[in-house]
Amino acid sequence: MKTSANLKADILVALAHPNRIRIIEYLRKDIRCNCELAPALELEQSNLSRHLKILVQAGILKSWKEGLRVNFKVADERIFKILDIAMAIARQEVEKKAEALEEA
Amino acid sequence: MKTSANLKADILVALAHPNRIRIIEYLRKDIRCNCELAPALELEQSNLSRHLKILVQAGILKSWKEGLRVNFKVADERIFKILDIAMAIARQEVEKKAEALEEA
DNA sequence: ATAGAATATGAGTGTATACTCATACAGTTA
DNA sequence: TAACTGTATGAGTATACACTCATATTCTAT
Repeated sequence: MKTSANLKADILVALAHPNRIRIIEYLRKDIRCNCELAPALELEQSNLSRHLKILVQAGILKSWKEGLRVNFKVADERIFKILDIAMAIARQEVEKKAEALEEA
Repeated sequence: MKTSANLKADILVALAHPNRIRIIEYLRKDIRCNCELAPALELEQSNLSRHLKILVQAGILKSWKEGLRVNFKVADERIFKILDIAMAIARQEVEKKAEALEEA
């Protein structure tokens, strides 16, 4: 049995990579296939495929086949809320460090 | 200059570890010192110290000295919102997988 | 100044992760 | 069936991370 901290970590570890965040942001409005994501995000095909697998396994993305293609969409809109909060906190951090530099 | 995905990842990477999540949850209501956290979370002292450093550097925790001790508190309450959403998504995933097992 | 308590850090180890290249697999079309 | 497109995966490599032990540092109190 996994602890609650482990369950949360599973989601956050899956999320916590710049390229996986870019993938999710790119899916903010649309459903996309692997073949569209690769050139748009400039990721090598097998590398992208593995990132997508991680996101699907974590339950962050849903995927389904359509002929040759595999389509993806975000499974739970709340994931964007996580990204938005992370951005807000990061921005504050950046400002704080900029101020610290000015004082020095 | 860091990209927005990198800024978000900095926060999420810092957050995405079971023991660091436990630390933050333990600070949900109170301000605590290192010396209190170590026995409560059963973490070795130097290991805990490094986890706390990661959280402070990311701007997730604030710390200040009080005599020999170093106290910690959560810098931005919104971090709890991230953890709550992660928990909700993880719980859904667990249920989905349990259902899949029943069907089989 | 010395002893002691709380925290930080250097160094070493084992493991996980991201990445790439080559190749396999799946599904489509001629 | 063969050729082709899109996706997945095995294998190898380089790097990052978590952890521990021993030691250093910082501050307090005698």
